[in-house]
Amino acid sequence: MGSVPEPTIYDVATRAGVAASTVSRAFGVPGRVSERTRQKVVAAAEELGYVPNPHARALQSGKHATIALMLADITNPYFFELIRGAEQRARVAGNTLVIVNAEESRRIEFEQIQGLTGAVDGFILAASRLSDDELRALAGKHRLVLLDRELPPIPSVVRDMRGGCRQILEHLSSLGHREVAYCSGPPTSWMSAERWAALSGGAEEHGLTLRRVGPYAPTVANGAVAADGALRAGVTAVVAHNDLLAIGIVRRLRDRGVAVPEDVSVVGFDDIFAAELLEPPLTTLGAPGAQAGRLAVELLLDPPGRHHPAQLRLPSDLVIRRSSGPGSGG
Amino acid sequence: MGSVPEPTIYDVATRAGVAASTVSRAFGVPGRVSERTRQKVVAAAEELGYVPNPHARALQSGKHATIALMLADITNPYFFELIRGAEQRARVAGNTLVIVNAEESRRIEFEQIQGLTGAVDGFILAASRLSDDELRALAGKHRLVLLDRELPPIPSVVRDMRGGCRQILEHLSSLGHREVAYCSGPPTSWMSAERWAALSGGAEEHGLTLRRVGPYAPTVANGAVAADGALRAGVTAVVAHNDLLAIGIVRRLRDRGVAVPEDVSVVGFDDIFAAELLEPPLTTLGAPGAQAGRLAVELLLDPPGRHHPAQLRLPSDLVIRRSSGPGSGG
DNA sequence: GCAACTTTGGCAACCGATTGCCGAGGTTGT
DNA sequence: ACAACCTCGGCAATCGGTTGCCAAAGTTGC
Repeated sequence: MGSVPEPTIYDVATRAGVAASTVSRAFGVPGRVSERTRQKVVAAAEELGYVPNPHARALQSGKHATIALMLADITNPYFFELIRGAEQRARVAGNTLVIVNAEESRRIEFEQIQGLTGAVDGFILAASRLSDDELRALAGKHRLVLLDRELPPIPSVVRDMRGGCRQILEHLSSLGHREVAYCSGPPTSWMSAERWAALSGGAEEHGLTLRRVGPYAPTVANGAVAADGALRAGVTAVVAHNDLLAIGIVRRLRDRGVAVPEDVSVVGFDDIFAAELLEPPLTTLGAPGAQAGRLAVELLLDPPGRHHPAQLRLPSDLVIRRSSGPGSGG
Repeated sequence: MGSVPEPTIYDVATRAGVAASTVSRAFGVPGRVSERTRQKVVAAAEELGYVPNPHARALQSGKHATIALMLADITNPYFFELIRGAEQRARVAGNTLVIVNAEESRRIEFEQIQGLTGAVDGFILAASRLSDDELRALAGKHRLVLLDRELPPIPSVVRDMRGGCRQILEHLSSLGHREVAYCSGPPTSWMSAERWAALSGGAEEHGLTLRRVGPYAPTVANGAVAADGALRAGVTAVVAHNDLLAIGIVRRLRDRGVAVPEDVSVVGFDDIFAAELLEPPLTTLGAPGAQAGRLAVELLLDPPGRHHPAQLRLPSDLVIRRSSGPGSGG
């Protein structure tokens, strides 16, 4: 299996009756060789089934046409759309996308980056768990784009939480809620801090008292603990760090005989595929995942400045479903 | 950003006071250099922050330490577990996993493989949409492992449908169902054909009449059409090609006022994350996704023969939830 | 008709590793 | 004490492209 030697640029050159450098230029430098010669070369390559060796190309030119997308946790469905968007954009640009998983671990994230050094043109770090200093150091050595994390001057794409969280607060407030708990995500999650900041910053204005519980690892399983924590805080509404946690919370509340939304309302973040399927369907802050992925790739390929600002913020909108309803105070 | 030249093997050699070849061997050929020299080299590399250039290595040695995992459709949550398993196994073996998406398209799948030729050690094709002939041709040029597709002598890992489908038939039969519809997946899906074969092959034995409807693209949205098709067939139970389709079917039935499972039972395949969240929770044939991914990687790294048989079959088991219940005939 | 310039292809160095081969120095056997 | 062998480091070729530089051929201007 797999031992027929691949044709090289030299084979093509011989066949077309030109030098190897001419073949290289025929493909890589438009206008550098005459149209007639180019035709010959293309024909020869075609006949031989020539495919350029990416390693040889990368070794000399330093260009790899490869982008790494690092995900904090690949099992979070939110990343699906993000992957799709990034992958499509990368493909039309002729780049391949390498998807790597950090499994919510700083160490693994770091090692993965180490391992891909010299193999990719740059990294898109989605919900990175690295520290600010580590990121800054990395940005000095690699092309970097942050997703759902902001650390100027490193280019980034974030879903803007201000407007979205305001919508959540308005929603809960108008339903008559007064006491709200925020079940926070991992301490290393910039997004969780951002959400808390946006929520707590606007709470007073909307007549809400906000309590922070947690942190919790953002999984369905951990929703049970989070639900218990929120109940103990004696609130009528719970905002969870993300939909996975929110789903776990809804299930735990149900298991404990707490009616959703009659007794307690639950709101999540991300609007993952399963949010709509839950019973009751989950109210959640939607996120333009595919667009974010697409933009991150563009930011990486096209250095910010001329075409794009370095820090992109995407609006997010609340999707109201049945997990939130009138509070006991309203 | 990113322009400090990476130290090379020559820098390390100079610093350690040895030749470049010695450095190379110190890392790559155990026992080839003395322990004392190795220590010196390692120390020098450490101080310089040396990271080997993967392209240079691959160019000469032909080894890339990279595996491509091709998915028919990355948005299918079933692939989550598979990716996790494959990714972990690849990582412990020091390989990076490139995840590529075929978007259910034969052409895209083919082009992606073309584009990665020479950049990876081999391909794992999950639910490939390529034809038998195309796969055979590919197997002649690349290391290949098929996932959820069987085509001897190409190594493969499949979730065995015989036992699982028997469990479905037993389950439905014992609940008193007699007329069952199978909503089939894409015509290019080997898995769909396999499932149909296993179900229809065992139907008579269990006193069931099986009707095939479809094909349908396996998405939640298409569940609506599939549900209507099944209803027209006048059955009391529906087995869907996968959970996405099954979820769509359940929702459509509910929208049409058909009670699940009182009027019609629904069974899916894959036991994706959302199956359990659906109301009613979905009865579905579970699949050891992570294990399948792990084994596929092992099969690719370790040529079959000595350690593994070439064709692996993993057992699958029915997870009975509330979307299936007594049929009107029982 | 000749100088100046442009177009186009080739030569050869180079990217950063790996690896076959060689030989210096040390070890073992008798 | 000498041959045979082993250990271990270095030299240099090699993988398959890219690219700076050069020169032959063709164009243009006056």
